[in-house]
Amino acid sequence: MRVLPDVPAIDKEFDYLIPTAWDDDGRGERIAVGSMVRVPLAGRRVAGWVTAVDIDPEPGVSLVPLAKLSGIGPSLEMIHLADWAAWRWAGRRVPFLRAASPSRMVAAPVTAPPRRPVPSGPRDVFDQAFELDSAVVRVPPSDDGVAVALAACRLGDALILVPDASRARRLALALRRAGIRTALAPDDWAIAAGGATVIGTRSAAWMPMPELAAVVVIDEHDERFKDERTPAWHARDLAIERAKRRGVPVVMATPTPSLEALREGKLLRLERSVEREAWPIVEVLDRRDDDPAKAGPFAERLNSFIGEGRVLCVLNRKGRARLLACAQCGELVRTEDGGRPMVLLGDRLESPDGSEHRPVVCAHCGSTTLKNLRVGVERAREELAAFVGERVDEVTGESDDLPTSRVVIGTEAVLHRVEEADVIVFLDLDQELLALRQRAAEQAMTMVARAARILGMRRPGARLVIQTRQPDHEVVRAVLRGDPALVAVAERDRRQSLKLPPYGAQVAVSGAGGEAFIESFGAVEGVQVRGPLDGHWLLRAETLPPILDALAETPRPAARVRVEVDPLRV
DNA sequence: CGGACAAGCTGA
DNA sequence: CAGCTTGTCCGG
Repeated sequence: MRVLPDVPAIDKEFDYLIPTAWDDDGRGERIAVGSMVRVPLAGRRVAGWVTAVDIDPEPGVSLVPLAKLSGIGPSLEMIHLADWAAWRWAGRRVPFLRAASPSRMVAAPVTAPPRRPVPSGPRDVFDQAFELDSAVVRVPPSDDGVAVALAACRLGDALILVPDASRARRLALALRRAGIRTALAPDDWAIAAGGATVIGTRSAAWMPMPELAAVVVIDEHDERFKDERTPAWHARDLAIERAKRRGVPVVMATPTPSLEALREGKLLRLERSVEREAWPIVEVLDRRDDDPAKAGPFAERLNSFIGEGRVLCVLNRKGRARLLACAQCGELVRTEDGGRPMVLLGDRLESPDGSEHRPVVCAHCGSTTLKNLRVGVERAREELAAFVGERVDEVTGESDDLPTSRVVIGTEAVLHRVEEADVIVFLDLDQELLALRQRAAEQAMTMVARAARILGMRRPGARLVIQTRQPDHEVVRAVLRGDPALVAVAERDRRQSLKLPPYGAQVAVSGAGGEAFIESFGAVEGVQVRGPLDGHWLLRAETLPPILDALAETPRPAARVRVEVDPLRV
């Protein structure tokens, strides 16, 4: 019996004997590849997964018996998928096998009742999509995903991934109403193991699916599909691999397809007029018209849009001020080490990483009068409340309460907290468009699409308002025309010429052990190593396999290393 | 990971 | 040189 212990740092298999007593009570027969067991290891008992049975033990080692049969675990198929994932995201197998295992021990699958046929209407674009190996369907921003999920279920048990848990619950409810046996990940592991349609967030990609017939990724562009912990794996890419290995179709549905998805599957669109009607009416307030010396966070024309209905204002900067200068000497307010601009939070100055604080004073001349060059949400809220003459609530990632005022201001978080609105204003879209990130345009586009989802289908009272100095930017034009392809095409050309993902490979290495790791990685044919920059290294190559093969061979130093394949924020 | 054991440091 | 910390190795 070969066992991989559930200890991430070990990543090595050990051989054990089946206790003789197990032959009589049936446990000997139940134990199989994927079984979850406890084994003695170096004087303690640890959990582990059976990875092979009927093993010829290596000569010279005396085997000890297993300690316990705990329950059923991932199938051989999922163990192989975990092996692949460990290579694809330069991680160890243990975290993936944990993801593929039930959270509480399961003795046996919950057996499925006979399957009932799923109701079908006229053949739609989704049915068409499932006839291909892989497809991307560009849907309206407000699409709820029920149609694509039902189309998948007509083929049999479907694996349906969504970016957030509340969406998963809603969709599961809709499918259960349609009479579909549905397992919600990760809790319904035992039901899934008996054969069911599975719905969930990224963890669902690892659920057991003995009768998998189709894979669906809803809002595939959403960055929440990527785990921010190490290993930083991507549920969409894992689901695609899983579908390929099983030979079942995968369909991705999103209003703003990523280049990764477009490279993977054929793009299917709705009729142009239908898609256009799905995007709200857009007003662009060109801030180049405003006097830069006097311009605050609000364009003059803004007041004609925020007089009635629910209004959300988005400003992706926390605090009162993100850029301050001394009113006396004009010097920028920076940290002691000289580099970074400090931020005004409450009544104190703070460095961007939070490590440095000081009272409001200019380090250069000692003046306490500072000028706010770029306001943050806190300050903008005060000005907005004065502007509209009523209470304005503020929402950031840290706020707990839901806002109740008619007019609300917040960072991007406001688009995740509020479900309905009549007007959504991007106070400074330029900040997103000009951000020094490879995916800035794509990320700005998905943020605006999120706003479009909240506003719903095109209706007279709803407005998406964009304040910008770049009215000709492809993101602004794409939203105006309700045509996300404008951004995709511009991004594709740019990334192809710069050989950025998905037309090139990137791996970020950081952490205390980063330097040692890079050193033992050494020089690899076709791989460039850049860095260190702020303790980060970046590996680049034309394709992933040479980097991934070399990473798999590189020994890990004792200190922690974070290896991120295809980082989203570079 | 965590126990075992070795090598280095401290204080009397 | 005991007693303790720190480092390195390895597990069936």
